[in-house]
Parts: sequence; structure tokens; C-alpha cells
Amino acid sequence: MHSFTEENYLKAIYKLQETNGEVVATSALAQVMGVHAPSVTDMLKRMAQKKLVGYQKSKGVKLTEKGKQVAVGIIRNHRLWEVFLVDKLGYRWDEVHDMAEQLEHIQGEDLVNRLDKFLGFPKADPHGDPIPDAKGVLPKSKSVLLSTLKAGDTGTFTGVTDHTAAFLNYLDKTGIALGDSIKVKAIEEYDQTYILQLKGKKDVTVSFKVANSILMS
Amino acid sequence: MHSFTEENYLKAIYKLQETNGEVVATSALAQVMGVHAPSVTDMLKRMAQKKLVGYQKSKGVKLTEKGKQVAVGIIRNHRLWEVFLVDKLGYRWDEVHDMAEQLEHIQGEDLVNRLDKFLGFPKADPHGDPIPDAKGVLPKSKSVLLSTLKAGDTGTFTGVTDHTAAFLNYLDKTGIALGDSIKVKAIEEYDQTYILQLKGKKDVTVSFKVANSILMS
DNA sequence: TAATATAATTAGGCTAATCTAATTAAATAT
DNA sequence: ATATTTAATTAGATTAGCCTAATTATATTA
Ligand SMILES: [Mn+2]
Ligand SMILES: [Mn+2]
Ligand SMILES: [Mn+2]
Ligand SMILES: [Mn+2]
Repeated sequence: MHSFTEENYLKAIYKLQETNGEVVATSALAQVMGVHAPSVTDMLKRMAQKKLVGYQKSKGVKLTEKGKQVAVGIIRNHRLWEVFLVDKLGYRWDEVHDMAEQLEHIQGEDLVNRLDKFLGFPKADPHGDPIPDAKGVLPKSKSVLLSTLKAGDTGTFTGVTDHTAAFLNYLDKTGIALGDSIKVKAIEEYDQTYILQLKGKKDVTVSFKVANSILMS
Repeated sequence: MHSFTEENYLKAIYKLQETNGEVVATSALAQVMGVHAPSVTDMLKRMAQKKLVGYQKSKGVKLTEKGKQVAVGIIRNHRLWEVFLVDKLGYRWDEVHDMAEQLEHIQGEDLVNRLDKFLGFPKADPHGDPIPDAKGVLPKSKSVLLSTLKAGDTGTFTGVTDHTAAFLNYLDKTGIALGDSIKVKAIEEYDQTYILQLKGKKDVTVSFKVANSILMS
């Protein structure tokens, strides 16, 4: 139906719209797609023809309703396959992204819904990212960055904004795991270092960079 | 590493070599790939450069050792994913081929071996086709076509040579299932019709066309 | 062996997705 | 308001994988 490339552009535009507002710039898209700007201009013209995006020369791009549906579908696929890889095949959370990048494009009558059922209708992927339902509804997350909490605040670690293996491995090594109850014991004024108290575990100290990649609710 | 197209050519060449002898003709390949002959000539030149096939102008093509390894790997992927779709997601045997055609190309460190383990190291796919082991060894099947049996012969239904949904549905409807013990009660001389006795079930009569697509051992 | 039929290759072109270099449009600073 | 910087587009090429039409090579038949 759509090429892998088109699907990847749609996903990228969707995510950029989520974080940076409705209109997405050619340069931003080029950045995340890892291609040069003229390639993006080209692609947007083709996708506009197919009514997947609204595009006006030099005015940026937005997804159409159709484009949005495809994008959310791909995200649903991606996250469900990640759950499969971790829960059923025993991979670690830092190993699954690249495989899910391929699996998300597999087409099949009812495939993703059967997978969903097989996995027990999970609400989130191994990184805490919410899984859109079969109708394409993605629950609006009300998590906040750990870096926005004050000393004394408490919450549950529900997700990450940095999905790199390096960061995920750091969390594993440090003993911070998804679902943990975390209390901000203190914030060092001088360098914005966070001293965290993990339920039942020893205290850990993390940098602002780390606190700024952890989602809490 | 290799494109989907290359992998599909390798698989096609492998299967043609199995059934039609070592050297594969351009036209045969064009036929099964669903493309025209000049496209095949083009592709074979590129694949020869990559040492995936041995190709000499107008002399046909054979797989190199490297090409053979890739081909068997793809077949292993395909058959294991088919088992997954049937055993874990509950699809019927006539529904899984097209999805497996996509899944067979997914690359991942150790993915297929983990899938194999998760599935309990199956020996055959839902159609009875043997699954190559992790080293690429594909057990030589000693099945024979039902159409080669004589009246009075008995055997077990172990596979099909026609993988179309139409044929598989016909078997389901007729009540002939993989693993069934089957006795050839009689063969009608006039039109080569086979009268089969299914263990514990009623007798069924099938055409030569059907008997010629059923593997027994 | 020569004529014919079939199979394969070459020649030339197309599309999707990319690139670099040059140009134009938009945003920012003077 | 102009000049300058930055962002985006156009122009022109490239590669993989496909096509049709024309040509050549191989196989078959007379
Ligand atoms: Mn991911
Ligand atoms: Mn994820
Ligand atoms: Mn199959
Ligand atoms: Mn099969």
C-alpha cells in the first residue's frame, strides 16, 4: 500500500508534530530522517499527491487525517512488536528498537490485533510508551519529566524520552527500572544534580541530563 | 545487507535448483518472480558481482555457496514465522504465506534462533515443509507423491506441493489433514481417480491433480 | 546442414528515493 | 528599509529494479 519510506516519513512527521507543534519544517524532517533537505522536498510533493500530508511550498508540512491514521497504525505496530520481543523472546529493552523498526511495516489481515491479543492487550511498550488501541486512539500521557519535580516530590517512573541503548543501559546499571517508585530527596543547586531515593533500594545520584530523560507520574 | 528483492531471487533460484536441476534458466526465474526476462538478466548481473550467484551469459545461473546460505536462511525464517502465525496467533495454514513472505526478511541479532526456541524447535512448518536448522542444514525429505502409490499402499500425509489457499481449503473441506494415516483403497483406471481411506474417517475420492500435490511417507 | 523457432541479451526508458550545487524565499539583524 | 543569514526549492545526476522493442544466441526441425 505505502512504501516503508513513506511510512517512516509519516511516523517522523507525527512525532515532530507531537513535540514541536502542528507545522513541521523541511529541515527538522531532514534531520530526523537522516537525509538532506532536497530529498524531503521531493518526498513531501509525492506524499501530498497521495493526500497523506498537507504541503505548501516553503510553508512546512502537516499530516492529513489519512496520514495521521497511517502514522498511528505504524506506531501501534512498533510498540506491540517491541512487547513481543521483550516478553516472548526475552530480549532486553535496549535491544528491540531496530527489529521493531522493521516489524512495524509488516502488513497482514488482522495481524496486529491478533498480536495484541496474544500479548494480553498491553497498555505500554517496554519503554513505557503508550500503545494506541485498535481504533488508533493514543491515550494522552500526563507524565512529567523528573527534572520538573521539586525536592520532596514522589512519583512512579513510567517512561523515557531518550530511547538510546546507552541511556537504557545506564538506567539498568544504576538500578532504576520502569515502575519504580522514586522520591526526589534533594536537588543540588550548584550543578542541578538529583539525589533520588528508590523504594527499597539504595539512593542514587543522577545528572540533570538523566533527570531530563525520565518520565514520572 | 541484501535487499528484499535479492533475497527473493535467491530463494527462487534455490527452489528451482531443488526441483529442476542445478542450472536455472532466465525464463524459469522470470516466471516464478513474476517479472520479464530482461529484468532477470539485469538482476543476475548485479548478483553475480556480489558473488551470490554464478552466472554466464546465456548459460543459466546457479547459487554460490554464499548465495545458498542466504537462501536457506530465508527459508528458515519463512517457515518459523509460519509456525508462529499458526501456533501462537491462531491463523489457519492457508492464511500465513503472504505474511511470512514479509517476515522472512526481518534481520535481527539472534532473532530467528530465539523464535525457534520460543516455538519449541519445530521440525516442520504448518504445510509440512522441513525447517532448516540453525546451521542451515535442511533434512532431505524422503516423502513421495501420493500419485506414485499403488492400490493397497498406506502412508502418512506429511506435506503438500501445492501451497495455494485454494488447495489447502479443499483439503480442509475434504477432511484430509497433515499427519493423517491414509490408505489407497483403489485407483480408478479410467480417470486416475484415487479412492482413499482415512484412518477413522469416511472414504474420500480425489482427482489425480490432488493426489499429485500430496506428499506421503 | 540450413531454416526456423525459442530463449536470452542489449538498448533505451521509467519511477522512487536519494545526492550535490545553484538559486530563491523567508527570517533576522543592522 | 536594507543587508545578511538561514531555510527551502529547483536543477541535474545516480542507483535499483523494473519495462518494451530490437537484436543475438541457442536449440529444434526439416
Ligand atoms: Mn522503538
Ligand atoms: Mn519503544
Ligand atoms: Mn509459505
Ligand atoms: Mn509453508
